[in-house]
Amino acid sequence: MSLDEWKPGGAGCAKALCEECEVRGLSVCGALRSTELPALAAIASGRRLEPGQTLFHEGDPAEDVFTVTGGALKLFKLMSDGRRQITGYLLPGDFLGLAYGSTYVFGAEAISGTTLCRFPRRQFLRLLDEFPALEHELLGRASSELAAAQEQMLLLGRKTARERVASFVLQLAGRVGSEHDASLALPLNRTDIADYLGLTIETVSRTFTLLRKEGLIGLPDKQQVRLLAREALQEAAGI
Amino acid sequence: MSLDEWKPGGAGCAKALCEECEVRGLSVCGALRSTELPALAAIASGRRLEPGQTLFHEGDPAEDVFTVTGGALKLFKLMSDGRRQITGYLLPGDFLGLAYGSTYVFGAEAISGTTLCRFPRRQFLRLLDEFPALEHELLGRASSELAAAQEQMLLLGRKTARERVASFVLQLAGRVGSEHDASLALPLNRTDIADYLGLTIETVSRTFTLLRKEGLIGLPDKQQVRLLAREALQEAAGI
DNA sequence: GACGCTCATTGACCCACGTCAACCTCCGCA
DNA sequence: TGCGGAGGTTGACGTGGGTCAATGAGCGTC
Repeated sequence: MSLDEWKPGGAGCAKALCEECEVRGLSVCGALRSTELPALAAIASGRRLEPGQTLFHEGDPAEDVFTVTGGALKLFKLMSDGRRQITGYLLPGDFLGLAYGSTYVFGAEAISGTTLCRFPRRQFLRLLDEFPALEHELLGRASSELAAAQEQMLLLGRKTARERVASFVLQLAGRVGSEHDASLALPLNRTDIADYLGLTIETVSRTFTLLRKEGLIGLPDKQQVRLLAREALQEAAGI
Repeated sequence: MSLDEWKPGGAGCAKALCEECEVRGLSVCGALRSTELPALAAIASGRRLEPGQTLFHEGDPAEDVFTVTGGALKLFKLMSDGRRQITGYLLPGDFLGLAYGSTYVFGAEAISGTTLCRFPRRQFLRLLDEFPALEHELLGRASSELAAAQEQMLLLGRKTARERVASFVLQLAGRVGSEHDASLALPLNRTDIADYLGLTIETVSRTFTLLRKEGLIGLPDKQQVRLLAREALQEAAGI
């Protein structure tokens, strides 16, 4: 990933110096007042990633932090024999790259076409000193990520396949904010869902089919789910 | 848990107004200069928990944050049918209670006799505004907790029983800082280890025995492990 | 419009780990 | 010195989900 792929005002970021960025309200940048935004815009650059493209690998030096402005990313850890655990996925407004030491402790890869806003880590950290509201916002996000991580540990350590898939659908609905009975776009394909839920692709497929046959979900196509019975799904998720 | 069980300068905290606290260097409080400590001491109170005693339940209003000054605590999530996932354990110097919303998202229970220093959450948050270094320290801790959580997700989602137990022993050695070939005190009993690793108590027991027969660990007694072959154990942990 | 590719589904079989149960060890207590 | 309870170990067996393999559905392309 060469530096010059990132352009100030490039795809995904720094539109009119952050002022007009459409995900500002969703992102950490929303913690800053308009008068403070130029300081952020000054160190921002944007980029687009194509589906499947890698943003960074686990172990790469952690030189940048990012805000997702469009699309979706998955975060994952790999074992040497290829086993993979997806530890999370990011949607527009999400922040990426907290000071996990000097190297990234997971890899990040675009799922769909994705636009990002990049900030050099050192300069971003300096901004945290200048704007405590930004650091406060980050701490809040880190806390809720931790809560989500613990929920995921419960899922991975103790839930059955049916409970995992039901939980996943409900979590997704909560994240993208579904209206009643609306279809949800699945940000992950079956392989990724399997690696996120600690299952195999076959088990994910079988379990989707099971929940469909039980009438809890609809599967209009491979990339969509429909919540048909939220209560029953919550029951199935193991509450 | 009634308020008056917590005493300013009581067991576990606020010794000589934090100045002489023996875990200060290990804890978030170490981020403050001596001149700033009194502000912290002013809102601190201490308490001792007996083994098995509950600090708070999942769902309780999150009114306090804590520093562990002695002993050990486990954090866990429960399902309605009793299945349990231990999401972490805390040792002296660890911080507990980040702003996970208005209620605790996990339960916390003393493993051994445990001493804690308590800070009312609202007042503690006010201190964060006053001392950015404290907030910065918390963000750093939250980041490394997140990294640990992701490692645990990989363990729970993708590792075999043997890999999980080997990983656990190595992680423990890293946490308590073992000398070569020294015995480690296990902070968790078999039931807790099982709930931490997403296994059953029988599988944990069998796997300890397996690793012992393979010569990777020694088991001098039920509460200790000895690393006999660190390299081989790392291999077994799945790297 | 048929070929080839990717992704998903489905079926048959297998195995790592869970379940159930017996037993052992340690320790406090009488 | 024996009893009882808690925690741990071990064995026999069962099963949820993994593995392997075939098939299907969608889609780009020549």
